This record gives sequence, C-alpha cells and structure tokens, in this order.
Amino acid sequence: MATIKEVAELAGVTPTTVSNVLRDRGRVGTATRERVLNAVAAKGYRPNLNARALVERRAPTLALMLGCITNPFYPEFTLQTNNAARRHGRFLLVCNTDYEPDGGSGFLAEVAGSLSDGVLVANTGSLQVDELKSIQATGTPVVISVWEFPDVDPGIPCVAFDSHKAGYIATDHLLDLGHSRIGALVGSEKNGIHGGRYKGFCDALRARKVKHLKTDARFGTDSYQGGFDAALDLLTSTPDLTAIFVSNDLPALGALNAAASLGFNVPEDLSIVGITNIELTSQSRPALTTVAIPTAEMAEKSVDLLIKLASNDPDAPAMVRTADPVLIKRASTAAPKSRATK
Amino acid sequence: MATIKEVAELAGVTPTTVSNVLRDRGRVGTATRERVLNAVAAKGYRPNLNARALVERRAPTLALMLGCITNPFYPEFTLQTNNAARRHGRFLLVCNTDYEPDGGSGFLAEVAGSLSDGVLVANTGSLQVDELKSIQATGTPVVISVWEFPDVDPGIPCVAFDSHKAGYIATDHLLDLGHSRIGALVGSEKNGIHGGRYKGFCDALRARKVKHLKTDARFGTDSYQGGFDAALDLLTSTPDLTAIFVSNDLPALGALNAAASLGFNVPEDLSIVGITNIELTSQSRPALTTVAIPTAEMAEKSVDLLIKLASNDPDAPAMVRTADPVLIKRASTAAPKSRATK
DNA sequence: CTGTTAGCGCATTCAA
DNA sequence: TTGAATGCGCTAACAG
Repeated sequence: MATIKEVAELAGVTPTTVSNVLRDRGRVGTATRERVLNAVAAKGYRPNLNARALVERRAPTLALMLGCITNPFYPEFTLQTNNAARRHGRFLLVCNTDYEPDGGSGFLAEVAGSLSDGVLVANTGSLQVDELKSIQATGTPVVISVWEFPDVDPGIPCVAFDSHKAGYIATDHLLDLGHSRIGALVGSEKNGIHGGRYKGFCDALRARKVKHLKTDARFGTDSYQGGFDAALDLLTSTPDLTAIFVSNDLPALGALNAAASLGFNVPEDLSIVGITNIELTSQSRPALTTVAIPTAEMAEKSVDLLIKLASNDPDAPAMVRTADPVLIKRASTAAPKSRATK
Repeated sequence: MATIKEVAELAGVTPTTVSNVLRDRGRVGTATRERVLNAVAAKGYRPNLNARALVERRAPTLALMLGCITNPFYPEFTLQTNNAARRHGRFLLVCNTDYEPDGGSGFLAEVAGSLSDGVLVANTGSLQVDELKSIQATGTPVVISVWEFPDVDPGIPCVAFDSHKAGYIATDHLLDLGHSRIGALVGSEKNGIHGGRYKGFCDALRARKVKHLKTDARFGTDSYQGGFDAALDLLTSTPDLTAIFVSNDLPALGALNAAASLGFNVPEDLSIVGITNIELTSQSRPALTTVAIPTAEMAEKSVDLLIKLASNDPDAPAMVRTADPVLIKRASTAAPKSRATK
C-alpha cells in the first residue's frame, strides 16, 4: 500500500496538503489539488483507516452485538443497521455472542475499546446491563437497540418499542375475529424478554373479560423448534383452542407447522398470530398474520443515537421511542369455525 | 480509556513490559507480571487495537463481502466464517454490497486498505474478478469463498465446491425415483453463477438418455419470489412435469409454495429438489429434499486460506476444493404417481 | 528480565 | 495557500 508520504512526494507537496485535499478541507489551490489527485490516482493510494482512527481518536466502525446472525430477525435488523451506519460513513462489525465462550463480554471489551466507535446491542439476553454500563464507563457509547419496555429505563441509552401494545394488538385481532379460547406460546420466561408481549396478551383478554387459563400458556424458547414443540404440546393437551398467540414470528412459524402436522387446518381450525413481521412470515403457507415491529426505524434510530453519543452531543436522549406496532393481516387468522357454523 | 503508559506508570514499569505481559511474550518476572496485571485490572485497561494494528501492520479484522445478509444462505455462512475467524483471533466485518451505490468497489477499497487484514468474497455476482485482482495487487489478500467451478481458476485464491456434481446428484435422485419429465428452475443465466449446477442437471439426464426440452427450463433470479414466479409459469405451461430441479434452495422453497398454490400435492403430484441445504429446508412443509453443499467447510477453509495468504505463507494454494455435495433426502421428493399407479 | 529508542501513517497544531 | 513539527498508542529492535 502506498502511504501519504509517497503520494506527497510524487505530487511535490507535503503530506499535510495531501491530507487536506483528500478530506476536502479547502485551503488548497486548484492546481495543487489537481496534482495531488493525479498522484493519488497514480499510486492507487487509500488512506490507512487505522492510522486515521488513531490520531482522530474515533474509529470508522460501529459494533453490533447480537446472539446469532442465524436467527432470521437479525439479518434484517443487521441490514438496516448497516445501511444506517453507511449513511454516517461507518462500517459495521457484527458480533455473534452466542458462540463466545464468555457470552460476549470479552468480545465487547475488545471491540469497544478501540475498534469501534460505539456498540449497538440487539440482544439483551445474554449480555447483562451491568456489563454494558461498565463498557460505557470506559467512554465507549452503548445503545440498546431493541428494548421492549418503553416504561422501564434500563440505565443505558436505548431505542424502545411498545411490546405490550404489540401483544395487545395481536390479541385484540383474535378477539375481534370472535375467538375466546386462545392459547399463548411465549418465547421466554413469563417475566423474560417477551414478558411485555405476554402482558399485552393478558391485558387484552382481561379488557374483554375473556378468561385466560394457566394451562393454555407455554413458556419456552424463542426459536422455530421451540415454537414447534410447544405448539405440539399445547395442542395435544388442549385441542379445543381456536387460536394461538405467539410472542414472536419464528416460534409462530414453528407452531404453524406443528398445527399442520397434527392435522389442524390453519386458519379454518386454528388461527395463529405472531409478532415482528420478519420476511419469512410472507413466505409460509398460509402466510402468517403478525404484528409488525418498526425494525428499520429501530435500526436507524439506534445508529443515530449512537452517533450522537459518540460525538458527545449533550442532548442525546436516554430513550428513543418508536412508532407503534401495527397489525399485518395475512392468512393464518380467521373467525373460529364454531362461530361461523353457529 | 486508559493507555498503556498510565498502566506502566502505575505498575512502576515501562510500556514495553506491560505490552509483553499482555501478549504473553514471556521475558517477564513473576512478580512484575503480577504487578502489571493488577495495574491493568485497576485501570480497566484494554489495548488500543488500532494502534496495535498500525504498528504490527496487520488488522484484527477480516472482511466478508456478500450481496445481502438477508439472503438466508449468508447468515449461515457468515456465522461459520465468524467462528472460524474468531478461532484465529479475528473479528468479522460484514459488508453488504447490494446497497452500495458503486456495487461495493469503494467499500472493498476502503476496507481492504487497512481496516481488515484480508477480504473474503462470498458473492462473485456484482463484484468483478478484475476488481478483486486490483485489490489483491495492493497487497491485501483476497479469497473467493464460494467458487462453483473447481475446474476453472478464477485467478484469485478460492475455495471451490463441485456445483456440477451437486446438480448431477439432485437430478440422479429424481431419476432414481423414476421421474422422466423433469423441469428445471435456474437462479441465474444459463452460463451464470448457477451454470455448473444446471450443467450437472443436463448431464445427469443425458447419462440416462432422458430428454430435456428447452421449454421445461426457466432461467431467472435466485430468490424466493423468483422461484415462486418461475414455478408458476413453468407449471402452468407444462403441467405434466412430475418433478422440478431447482438450482438453489431459496427459489426451491418458492417453487414449493407455488406448486401448492396451484393445487399440486408435493411430493405426490410433483417432486421438488433444491441445492445447498439451508436451514429453512427443514422447516418447510413438506421439508425440502436438497443436495447439501459443505457450507461450514467452505467458510473454514476460506478463513484458513486467507490467514495463510495474510501471513505470506508460500504454500498457500490457488484453489482449495471441498468435500463433495451430498443428497439430503427429505419429504419433497417421491416416485411419480403415474409410475406408482401403473 | 527490563528499559530505551524509534517509528507505524496520519491529522493537527502553528508558522511561513 | 503551503510546510514543519508533534504526537495519537502501541510494538519491535536492541541495549543493558
């Protein structure tokens, strides 16, 4: 690689001038500028981003922490984050924490120190907030990109969507269709990451005075297989359900296939609704009704917030709220048969 | 952030000693070592990776170029690549080229110069080989991670799998089941990226003296929707096909749903086989029979090769070949009905 | 075993 | 409008 010095020599100027030309700082005569540009082209010169980062005390990359890029939500989120980062001239360092022996703490510490100008956290699962705070304390800004609880301040700058409302909307949709015996598949502990979504479900039922039996809920893992297994279990033990609320799309897709494998016709025999609106929901058979979360908005706002923090903008908010979730009506929900034939 | 100098002062040693302790270079007394470690902990010190990269003339990151992380193959490949990179102590910079105004060339140039120690290219679609060569010429090693043609040297170090054999195996499977009227959905031009797979298809048919009509093939785009649309078209105009060979899983999944929407029962009325074995193939209904490509192996070997090149290992090969593709028999293929009822 | 010196490639003073 | 000096934080080479 050519260095700035070589280019400067070829152009008959000093490195300072080359640097000024390359960064459009003005203060350079047209003729000189021309000469420099030619020299740059001739040498195929590219500035060394590490050296620049070192002297500017800011890195050109942002780090995105996520559990595993393999979970379909993440690629979509990563793409949006990447694009937002690119708009700010940054690169994105993608950090899978799931396969790190220490759950990602070391990862975080290494990356946060110098490689990246800030850290976006998409998974609050494995990474503890305390850990994030200690990173923050070293001077590297941290933003929680996907925070489910707009009413709870995690103590770290975050972008929050209303998970309670998402659960509520999904459930309201089922109630509107006339369902009254609705099961719930939750991709976490009751008070875990999907706790807000589940609470929205419960509150929607309560608002219509529909009873929710403990036995109609399953708490498990947020995965396709998790949803599949839980649905198998739920539908086997409670076959008279006419609808299932699932706290996330991926397990909802699992539930969809589990239902089919048990001989249920979706949506005739059983309605299923998810949350998130990942791409796959429009590729399933039937396409999955879901409640869309503002993924792109979260990604953008996260990056914006992180950039603000990185530049010590004093009015960087502690929490940014997104637009409300919205129902995406597709083909996996319909009125219950019992009612239609009544 | 604390600097090495501060730590050194606190420990009463020089930066060199701190550096040596942190990198386990030996040459340090136990007592000193202890003092340094304490000072490091006390200050919460983390080495500045940029500074280190600058002086060591090697970056801690590897760049992975791909079209769009949203294509389900990429997350899986990215994960494997990431894990391999981590084993070498590197971080992974993920570069989506699809949304770059220049198709990724600038991206590549910036990243390759200094931010990363080498570039892995998973998409040979948009990026031209010439461009890769010019990057390589600047001294940054480049590896094509997913090369389809083991018999063709792209002129860049690469990891190749036998795409022809993949197509051949998929087709042989259909022939073995007794199909003789087989359609083809190809996710590229005839001589494009999936050309090897298609040639494998043709050669398998020819080997059994089964005729392949031009009208039974469609060349299009490598996407879910592409497969869906092409299958719709193909099945509408040629409903007497009993099987379809699809050059990639994603369009195969589209074809699966297109077939269902036309009232075909898969596999009773129609068999469908794909190539790659992405995770989704086991989550479709029916699960998709496919020919597995050694994704993890390619990722690992790519990283290994890149690392070799980065360290100027003289016996880094120009091409690494992977194990052969292997048939994954699932539920989307069966003997043709006509034959069963004959 | 530990310290000293030098410099990686660049941007930022300040001087001319 | 341009140049010279300085140092970002770290490691390498050598000296002691």
